[in-house]
Amino acid sequence: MKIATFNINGIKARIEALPEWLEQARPDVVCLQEIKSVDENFPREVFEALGYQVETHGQKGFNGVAILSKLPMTDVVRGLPGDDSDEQARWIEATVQGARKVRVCGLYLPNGNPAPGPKYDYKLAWMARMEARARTLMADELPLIFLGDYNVIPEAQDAAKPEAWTTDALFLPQSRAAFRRLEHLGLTDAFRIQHPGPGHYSFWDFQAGAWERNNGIRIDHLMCSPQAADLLMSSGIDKAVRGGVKPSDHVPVWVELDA
DNA sequence: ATGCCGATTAGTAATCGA
Repeated sequence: MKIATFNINGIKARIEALPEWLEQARPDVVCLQEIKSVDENFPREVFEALGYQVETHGQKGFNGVAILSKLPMTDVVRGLPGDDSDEQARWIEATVQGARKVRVCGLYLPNGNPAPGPKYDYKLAWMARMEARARTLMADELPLIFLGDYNVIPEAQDAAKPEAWTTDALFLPQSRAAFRRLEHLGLTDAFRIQHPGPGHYSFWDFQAGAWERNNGIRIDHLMCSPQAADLLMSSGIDKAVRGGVKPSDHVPVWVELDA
């Protein structure tokens, strides 16, 4: 089972690049972030024609997440539990049925800048809620994967220029500590465990020639529960997508599970 | 690198992202 995450930065803007990547990479399941669309306007027929079942959790203008699955997908939950007053569409989960069942949680973690401030408070509160949700789901001891745009640079080696991020919400100690708490629950950063060392990025800013200078950061992650990590076969970052026509500022990251 | 670019909504300027 090939499972991928891709922050597409607008479904309308990526309506050609996304199907092109899907046909080339052929993932079974894809979690999308920043669809920037309400559910009614998501072009689901484009992806149904490619064999995908489509579940969205959108909102007007920004944010918005979705899951595309070639495998049967059931038990969809929209919105991160734990705060009924949270209006932002940043979480969607579902169970997909391959050779084994896998619970897939697609997430778009808040950016949090500027820090300190209310946006950073929201980020940290959101991460605490996510940790609570992870505890709940992990109690079942089933294959479980939390994937998406975490907006967290876990370590200095995950940035080309870590010194430029020291006061940024993506790299502040509290953000990284919250990420580590997820790891301490027993979640494994699937890409990192298979690809040690610097130079692996999933985001390059549109500005200042970041792509041409390879000034990137690794902020899109797939975190596996112990039962999912036991099924981990391979993982990768589809870096070449960033050099394609009308690219997003993020690229797809994926794992293959023996499931 | 201080949103320098890019997407969206609203309607040519503002907001948001990382």
